[in-house]
Order: sequence, then C-alpha cells, then structure tokens
Amino acid sequence: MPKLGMEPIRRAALVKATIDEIGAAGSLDVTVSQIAKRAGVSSALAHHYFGGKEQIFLAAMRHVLAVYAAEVRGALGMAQTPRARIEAIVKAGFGSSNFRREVVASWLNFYVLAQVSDEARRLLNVYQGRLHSNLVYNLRPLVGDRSDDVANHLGALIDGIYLREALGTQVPNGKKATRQVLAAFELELGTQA
Amino acid sequence: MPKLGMEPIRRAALVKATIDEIGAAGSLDVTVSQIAKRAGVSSALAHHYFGGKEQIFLAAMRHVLAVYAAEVRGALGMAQTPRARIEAIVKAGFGSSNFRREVVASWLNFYVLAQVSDEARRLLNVYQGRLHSNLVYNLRPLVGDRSDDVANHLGALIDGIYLREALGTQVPNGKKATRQVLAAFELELGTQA
Amino acid sequence: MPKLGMEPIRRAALVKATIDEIGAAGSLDVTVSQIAKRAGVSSALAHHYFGGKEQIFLAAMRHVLAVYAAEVRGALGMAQTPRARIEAIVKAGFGSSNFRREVVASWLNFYVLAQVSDEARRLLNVYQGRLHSNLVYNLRPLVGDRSDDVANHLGALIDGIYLREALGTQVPNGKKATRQVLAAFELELGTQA
Amino acid sequence: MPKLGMEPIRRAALVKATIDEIGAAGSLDVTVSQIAKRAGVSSALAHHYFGGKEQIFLAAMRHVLAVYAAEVRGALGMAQTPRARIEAIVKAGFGSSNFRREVVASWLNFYVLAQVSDEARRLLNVYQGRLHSNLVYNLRPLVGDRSDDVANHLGALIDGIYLREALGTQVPNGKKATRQVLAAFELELGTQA
DNA sequence: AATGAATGAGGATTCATTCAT
DNA sequence: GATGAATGAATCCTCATTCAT
Repeated sequence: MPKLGMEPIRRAALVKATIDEIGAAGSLDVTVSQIAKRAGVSSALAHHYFGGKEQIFLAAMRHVLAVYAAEVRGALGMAQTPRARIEAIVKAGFGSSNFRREVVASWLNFYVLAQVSDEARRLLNVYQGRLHSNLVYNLRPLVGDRSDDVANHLGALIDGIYLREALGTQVPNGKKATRQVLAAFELELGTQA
Repeated sequence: MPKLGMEPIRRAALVKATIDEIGAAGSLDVTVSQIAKRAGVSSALAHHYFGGKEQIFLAAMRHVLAVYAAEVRGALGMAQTPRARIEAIVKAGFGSSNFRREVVASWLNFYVLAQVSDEARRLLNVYQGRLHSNLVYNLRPLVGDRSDDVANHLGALIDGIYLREALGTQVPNGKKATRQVLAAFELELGTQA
Repeated sequence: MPKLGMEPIRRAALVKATIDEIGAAGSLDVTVSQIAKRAGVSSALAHHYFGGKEQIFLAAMRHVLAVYAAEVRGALGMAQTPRARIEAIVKAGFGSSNFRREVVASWLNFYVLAQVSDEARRLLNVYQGRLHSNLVYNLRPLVGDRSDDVANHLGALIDGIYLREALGTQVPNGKKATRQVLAAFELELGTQA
Repeated sequence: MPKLGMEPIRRAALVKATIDEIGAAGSLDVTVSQIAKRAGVSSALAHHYFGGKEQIFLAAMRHVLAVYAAEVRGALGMAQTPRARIEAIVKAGFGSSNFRREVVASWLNFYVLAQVSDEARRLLNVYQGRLHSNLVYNLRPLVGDRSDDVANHLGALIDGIYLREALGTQVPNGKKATRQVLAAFELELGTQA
C-alpha cells in the first residue's frame, strides 16, 4: 500500500541498513541486495532513491559523521569552562556508541574509501577540521599560541587510541582511552606553569 | 619451459604485485587476475601457490609488516642510547617509504581486514606488541615505571599522526610527523625532572 | 489538477516523444520512462493510455506512415498530369523531412519490427500497397500493361535509394535521390516510343 | 576436458549462434546467455572471448558480410563476360541463402546498428563500396561513362527489391527478384544503341 | 611448473509493469 | 486523470576457482 512522502523514510531506513550491514561484514563488501533486504525494500528501490552503490555508502558516511558531530555538540553544550569542553570532546569520542561494531567498521572503511573517493575524503576532512577548530578554540585560553600544536597532538592521539581500542584483542575501554588522552592534555597544560 | 626453484620467485612476485595492486585500487577490491597479470603469471598459478585470495592478502600483509619491522630493526641497530633508539623508532615509522601509496593502502586495508580475519588481527597485534615492547624497553631507563603508559601514548600517537598524514589533503610530511611525536616524548621526559 | 479531454493531447505527445526518442537512440531500445519524461508525463500514464510498450511503438509507426501518406496526398493534389503525379510521389518520398534522424530511425526500426509483429508488417504492407496503387494508376496512361512492373521497379528503387542515402557517410541528398529515380522513370518511358 | 586452441572454435560457434539467435528473435534483442547457450558454452565464456555484447554483434555482422562477399566472388569466378558478371552479382544477392530468416534479420538489424555504431556503419559502407566497384568495373565496357550512374541504379534496386521480398507477405522469390533487376539492366543497355 | 579453458555463482543495474491513492 | 511508490525479473558482466594437459 504505497503512501506519499515515503522517500525520506526509505532513505533513512536504507542508510541505517547500510551501516548495520557494513558492521556485520566488517567491510564495504556488502551487496545492495543485502542492504535493501535489511531495510525491507527491494534493491531496485535502493537504486531508485540513491542512484547507485557509492552514493549509498556516502550517505551512510554522512550519517555516521553527523551522529558523531551531534554527540560532540551535545557534550559541548553542557560544559562551562574551556577545560571542561576539551574533556567533553574527548569523552564524546570514546563513548560506548562509538565502539559499536558497526560504527567501528564504518570509520575504518571510510578511511579506506577516502583514499579513492574525493567526496569521501572531503567529508572526512570536514569532520577533522571541525574537531580541530573546536579544540583550538577551547585550548587558546589555556595554552595560548600553542593551541594549534596541542590540538594536533590531542586530535591525532584520539584517532590513534581509538584505532587501538577498536582493533585490540580486548573489549574497548572508553574510560581508559579518555584517561590516556586527558593525561596527555594535562602534560601539555603542565608546561605552561 | 618451467624452471626449478621458481616457487620463491613467483611467490615474491605475487606478493609484490598484490601490494601494488592494492595501492592502485586503494582497497582490497582487486582481482586475482589483475594481481597475476601484474606478476606476469596466470591466475591459476596464484591459486596454486597460495591456495586462495585471502591467503594472498595475508601473505602481502605479512610482507608489509616484515618490511616495517626490518626498517625499525635497522634503525635501532645504529642507535646507541635509549633516547636515540626511541627517536629511531619514530623516524622509521614516518620514513617516506611508509607513505607510498601502496603502503598506506595496505595499512588501511589491513585494519579493515583485522576486524574480520583472525589471522589478520593476530598479525596486527604481533606488530603492535613488538613496537610496544621496543618502546617500553628503551623508555624504562628514562621514565621508569611510567614506561608502559608513555609507550602507549607514543605508540597511539604514531598511529594517529600516520593516519592523518596519509589521508590529509596535503602531501604527507614525515619530518613534521616525527617532530610532533618527539615533542610529545620530550613532554613526557620533562615531567621526570 | 487534471483537465478534461486531455487524452488526445497526451497520446499525441507520447507518440511524438516516442518517435523522437527512437531517433535519439537509433533503435527501439528506448524505455517507457524516457518516452514519458520527454512527453512530460509519468510512465504509468503511458501505460494507462496505450496498454504497453509494443502498442506505443505501433502507434508511433502508424503516425509516421500517416504523415508520409499525407505528404504524398498533398503532393498529388497539386499535380495535374500522370507524369507530374509520378514525379510528385517520388519527390515526396525524398523530402528533407523524411531524412530527419528520427524519421530514418523509425523506418529502419519498423522494418525490423515488421519481421516479428504481425500488426507492424500489416501496416507496412498497407503503406506499400497504397504507394504501389498510386504508381500503377498513374503509370497506366504512360506505359499501359507494363505499369505494374514499372511501379515495382520505381517503388523498390525509391526504397533502395532511401536506404543508401540514409545510411551513407554523406548528408542525405534528396534532390540527387529524386533525380536518380526519375532517370529510371524516363528510361522506362523511353522504351515506349 | 579442456583442449588447447579452442578459441577459434568457440568464436565461430558463438558467431553462428548469434546469427541464429538474431534470426529467431528478428531483432538484436537477444541476450548473451541465449547466444551462449545455443553455442553450448557459458555466457562468461562469450564475454571472455569477445569482451562484450556489441563486439559479438559486430563479429556476427562481419561474418554475414564475409559470407555474402564470398558468394559474390564465387559467382564472379565462373562468369566470363562483363555481362555475365553483372548477372552473377545480381543472382548471388538473391540466392536462397540470403533469404533465410536469420540472414534477413541480420541485414535489417545491421542497418539499424549502422545508425549508431561507427564500426557497423563502416562495415556496411565497405560492403556497399565493394559491390559498387564490382558493378562499375564490369559496366564500363557496356555503358562507358554512365557506368557509375548505372551501378548506383542497379545497386540501389538490388537493396530495395531485397527489402520488399524479405518483408513481403509472400515467400521471397529470388528468381523474380533477379529478373526485375536484370530488366532494369537491359533497359540501361538499350539506351546505348 | 604452468596455463588456457571453462564455469557457477553472484552483483550492480535497468525496466516494464502494477497499484493505491 | 495522473502519479509516486514499488518490485520481480532480467541482463550484462565479473571473478574466484577448478581442471585437464
């Protein structure tokens, strides 16, 4: 029983299904049919709405990045001091939702996609740029001129620790990850005195 | 006219071809035929020697990790002090050979593979463990008890910076990357005083 | 906001769009969606009006034949003598409108369709029969008993020359084509003397 | 049980199957799978040897044209005088083999293909050029300067009559077709006197 | 040791057609 | 009267893999 205005609903369902399917496979080796079936529609419809497989992936990537950005924004909103905001950004990155199978898989595969797809690389750089800006802005009152360098340090450290936690043999430990980054942060602050 | 003792030569050629092909594609979406053609043999031979596609990938992964390990070993051999050895390890990771298209592609794709393939994850953990040991061992004289934490800090930072350089919009800059990690190292040393 | 009496307008638009689309593709490999989009309606409507793809094609074929028949009729109306009427028929066949991309494509594809579709073959034979009758009728005063043979000669020659002009490497030249057929006509007349 | 040197055998079988399949369908709406099945191989093999559907069609077209050319050559070889050679060319064109379902279908569809595919148009023009040369050459001793015009007349007439016989309601009649063209030939000769 | 031959399984994509609104 | 929604069935093409030689 076809209704009107189904498009946004279907698109959302397909994006969700794509992320889940990538999570289940661990890679982008996912067929449009699998995605469509998980979303409860035909593969033809997926093509109808997105135009092709690559665009489905990009939509999924956009979604993951948007969710992450929203989490960071939410965390920032509650923090009052620069220092608290830095901590909020770090914590947000290591929230348990970011260690869910499908989110990890999405990130890793987006890294791969970014090598080849201009649009994917662009999206990734936008996200990294925003994170960097946030850090720089809040670091300025604390470390002044060094805020750019420190932001690079913390930003890269977040990525590196995320990678290790995500691919380690043990269950990812967000708390420990957060602690590690904040320790580096304290270190940088200590040099100010 | 088949020669004797061709096996190791063929295997090496196929591994090399696999890495190059992954580099050219940016992903593991490479066909055995492409690999075989690049190696100058038939695809049937590739199967004959490796048994299947996954095993070809694992052999390639082993090769990349081995080359990296050799570079580190080589760099360590020339360094006399713990501090020099730490620096050598960092520098080795950011040598220009590690930023070659195909090496970057290999690493990123091995991360992806590691989610799914037990053998791949094992290989990755072995490499990370060895790197960690090296760091811990050489950090001990410098930071004592904290050597494990510091090694985690530096190890993750190396990975994170590598990722950002590899996927940035600019040409990767190994010198800058090295400087960034060593700055963090100095920071950690500074706390000793 | 549907209007009343839209049906004939829609049908005409769809027939026109079909012919144009066949012209653009050069073949019957055109989708109902393409046709419908060109006509500015939904593909569902095209089905609604015509019942299916084949019927859309047949309607287009009928249209092309009807236009051609009308051109011939128009030309005949102005000619006063049998000889002038023969010339008019020939000229009408090689008018520039008949060498438009989409008209050529229509004819060639109708030949193909005529092998398979009974209705298409019937339409084609009706057209050929009418042309033949016209020729025979007007040839009678000029060549008497031989009018049937001469009509076959001229009719086939028209088709053959049309084919060659339409598919040649050069831009079709209706004047030259006309001259060639009329030369054959004169030849046939000459034998009377 | 794979043998060596199968390629030419498979190619020939696939070309034959293509022509037959086009004949059965009456159009180029034939799937690679149908063709392959008729040739007794997998569709994958068809792609392997030809690269794609269009190339299969072109190979089939080349074959049909080559067969026709061979028939003309054969007929020409036995004729001693220019006049006999003209007659041989005409007769060859209307031999019963050329009215076989699949040959007719091939020709009609190649006309269609020639509008779109450069290679197809080229092939068709080569064939027409060769026919024309043959006619011109043998007409020269008979009609002198007019040989080019007469060749055009006869060539186009052959095509036109072929078309009408092939698409008529009655069984094609090669004898009658031949007679018709030769009558036009006599007409042209008569003007010489 | 090495390969040409061959294929089954699948995968992205297209499309005519249907249907509820 | 008209359409957006939806799909089943195909179609081209690819590819890992097998096998006889």
